[in-house]
Amino acid sequence: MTYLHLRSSRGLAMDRYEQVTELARRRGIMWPAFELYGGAAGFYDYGPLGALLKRKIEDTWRRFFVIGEGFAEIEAPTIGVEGIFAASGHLSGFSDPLTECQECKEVYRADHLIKHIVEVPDALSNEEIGRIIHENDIFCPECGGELSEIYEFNLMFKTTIGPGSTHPGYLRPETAQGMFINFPRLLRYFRDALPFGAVQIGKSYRNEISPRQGVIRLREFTQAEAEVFIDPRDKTHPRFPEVSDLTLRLYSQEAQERGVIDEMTLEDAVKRGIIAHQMLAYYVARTYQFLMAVGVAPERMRFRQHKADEMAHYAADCWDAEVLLERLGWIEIVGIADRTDYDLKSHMTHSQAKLTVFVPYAEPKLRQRLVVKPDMKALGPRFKGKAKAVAEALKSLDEEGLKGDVICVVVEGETVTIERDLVSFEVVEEAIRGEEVIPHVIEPSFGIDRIIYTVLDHSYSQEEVDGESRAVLRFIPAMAPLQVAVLPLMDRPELAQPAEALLQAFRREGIMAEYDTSGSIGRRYRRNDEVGTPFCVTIDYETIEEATVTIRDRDSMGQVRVPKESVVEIVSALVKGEVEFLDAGRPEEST
RNA sequence: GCGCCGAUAGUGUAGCGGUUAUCACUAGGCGUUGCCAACGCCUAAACUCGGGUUCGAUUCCCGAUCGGCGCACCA
Repeated sequence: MTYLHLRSSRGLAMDRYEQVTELARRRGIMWPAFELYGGAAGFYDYGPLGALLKRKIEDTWRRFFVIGEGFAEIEAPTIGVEGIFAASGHLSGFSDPLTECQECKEVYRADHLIKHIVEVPDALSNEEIGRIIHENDIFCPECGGELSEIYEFNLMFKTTIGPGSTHPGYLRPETAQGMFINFPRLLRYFRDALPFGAVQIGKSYRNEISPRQGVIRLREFTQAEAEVFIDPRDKTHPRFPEVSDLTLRLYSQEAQERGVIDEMTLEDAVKRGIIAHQMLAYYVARTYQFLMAVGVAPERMRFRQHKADEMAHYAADCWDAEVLLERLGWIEIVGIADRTDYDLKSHMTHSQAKLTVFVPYAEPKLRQRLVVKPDMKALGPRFKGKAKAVAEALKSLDEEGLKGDVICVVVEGETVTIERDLVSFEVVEEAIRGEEVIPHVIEPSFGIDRIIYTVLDHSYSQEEVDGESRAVLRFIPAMAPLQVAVLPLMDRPELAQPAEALLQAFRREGIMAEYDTSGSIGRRYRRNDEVGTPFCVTIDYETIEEATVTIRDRDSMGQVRVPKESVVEIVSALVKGEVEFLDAGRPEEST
């Protein structure tokens, strides 16, 4: 361990980011992938403790959104066919037209270079952009050199499905589309009624131009996304009262102009129109509660509203959960957006499928309707091929047009006259029971890897104890990769044997326990502090004499003595937070 | 992608055109040890990769890879 000389290669003291990543690498939480073969930027492995931590965070997310909200978790393929991404906009919108200076090799977004000439460069083909650059004598802004042909850089990884190249596939850049394209199936599953939600936790892929900052910007990463399908006319949430008096740090568009983060209740935020509606505010609240539950520090967290120009054009409102990291500043870890009906509409036009819900009215609406019945027995033989068009023309007439002795309609440019008695009509009263609507979608979207880093960063502390430095990951006990370490005071058979038996007892209860006999007891406590194990159970000679063990608390370093036969139960309660540490047993003086 | 800087045991580092590659911590073993990184002995463990210059390269040069910073990018 290296806590005594935490210095970087330049001789400067390590900053928090370096300390955390160094610890994570050294103790098996996460490390750069493919090290044996030189590595590849933007890919990370989760090690033994990291994988445990990740699973716990994902399971907590499930507890909030799958169990707590009743959303359905699905699992869709990570490779998608072209059609999906044509509809989602990733095929065109996710790729950037680039051009390179022939002289100084600087690379530019070609569409950015002509922003001042064309209103909407997005709509242009690469050839058109190239032509505009030529015609307007645009050269490299840096050195004035000639610019290259325009080429596409698409952020999606491309592959082929099956042999040959006729069927391209793409690694999904977000999990969201899996929910959108399964909308009809999900709607059936939820018995044809709004609102409902579907979620996915899984890998997404983006071929980033330059991934940086460890796990913050990856080429392969884990998302947890919920798509909540709601009735567009009702954006209230029945459970909003549960969260309405929660006070949050909100950084609205207007607050950003002032540069001050506001603190207010969600009730106020919705009332004052700062958050667009209850639906959005409700998921902002649940997001906050989730982030707290996994160990993000509330004082280093805020919700920032997208500015008008950064919001996707279809989004009605969008709030990011951001966290403060010493080295990196405010980083987005969750986005909560009202995506309106954009995605479903787009998939509707691209796939021709009907992605609407029939929403019944509370009361059927009564409506007078004119029903026109042309006498097809007569009209058929008379107009032959044109008969159908004639009938259609008749049906589109209003009551006025159907009066008089003869009825005139214009069909295919000629006026046709029909005798009055060949057309009957009546006004009927009919009940409209509801209507087809395209649901709006509220999307809370979580970047799991960023959340994991944040939990590490916010949990990490380094402190002085008796002149020695102590590194601690203060995980919320239930989130810690290891819940308890079982430690014989010394490595002697009479202590090791009962300790091993206790280890098995913890394991039988499904508690992640570690066993360690090496070195002094103090060293083992510190080793467990470093990976955030919240409790250590120590077997000593009193265990043999009076069947008690001590439990040592990571955060206070205090100890309590408890009966051996109830220690599994007590630790389990401590981990769940059901018992305060000092109430768990008889406090011991530490010597 | 561009520019600048860097890369030596698990971690942090020292150093050099020819060394047995330094030191500390860590890890493993033995002994000791009655509760917060004790001690003694022992052990294991590194010059990122590919070219070039040279009698000889971990060291110098070029390139690649990875990392940091700045620019660009971040739907």
